[in-house]
Amino acid sequence: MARKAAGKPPEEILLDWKREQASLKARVVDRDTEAWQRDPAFSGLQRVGGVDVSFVKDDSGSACASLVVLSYPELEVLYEDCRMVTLTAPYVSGFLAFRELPFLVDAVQQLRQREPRLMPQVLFVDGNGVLHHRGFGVACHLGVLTDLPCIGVAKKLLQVDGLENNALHKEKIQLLKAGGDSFPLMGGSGTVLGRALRSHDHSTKPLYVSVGHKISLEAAVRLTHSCCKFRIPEPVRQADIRSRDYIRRTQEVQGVPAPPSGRSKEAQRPKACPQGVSEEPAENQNSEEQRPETRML
DNA sequence: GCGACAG
DNA sequence: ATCTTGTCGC
Repeated sequence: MARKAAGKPPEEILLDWKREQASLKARVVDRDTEAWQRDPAFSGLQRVGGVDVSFVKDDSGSACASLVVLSYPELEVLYEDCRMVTLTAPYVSGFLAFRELPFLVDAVQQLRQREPRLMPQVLFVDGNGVLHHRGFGVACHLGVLTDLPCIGVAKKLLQVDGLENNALHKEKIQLLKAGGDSFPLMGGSGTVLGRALRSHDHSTKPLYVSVGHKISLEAAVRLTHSCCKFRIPEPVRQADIRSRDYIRRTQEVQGVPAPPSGRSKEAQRPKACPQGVSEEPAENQNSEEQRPETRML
């Protein structure tokens, strides 16, 4: 029904993408720009957002993009937007943004237009920020295109610029004893690209936090820890849970036998939700043509 | 041929 | 990302 995004892009496309990244990279602000970011208790921070994209098992072209907004510090879901999308680009390490970002940018723009009061003051992104092959990961990309503070949170270390998940690295992880403990990730050039963070007391595997846009690494790490009820920061975790649940419900409606779901009780209803799941695809789902490239001026 | 490989 | 059951612990 929706096949695309297969194979690896031609070298010419990759060069275009690299030029795009190099160009937008100049706009990244890797320091605190908001008052709440320097406040010890983050007072003034009221809404944190999270984005994620989940995939349909046997269809490399279909996915669900989600944007959620949570209250801070309560971390209760205030807004949820899940939408089925058709992926154009394949996954290529180092170019994640060109696969997932167009839909997330659209979601942010829709929120900005329809519910500006719910706009998050910071966005947690599933993936890296400046901890990237060319210093411009998906979190930076989303930050620059939306002008929102963004934090990159990766579940695995991207082995770039000399960083390696080797014995020494694992030793450092062993030294992280309590939630909030972290150590710097130094690139070959001597620059700190991010920090490995033990997100809470009962989590052994660290998170790799890096600056996306308009926030310092120190504030990003501190806020990430502050948003972790479990290993994954609640905004991203909720976006993940809800996008996967949306796919599951969509599959059911279309007659696909329900897989032995372990849990889906986590998704309670938010105060605001653009649309629900209906068998009839929303009429205006494609009213706006899909952009092949990620732009927004 | 071998190792790497965010999601 | 997704494929997957039980299991150990609070």
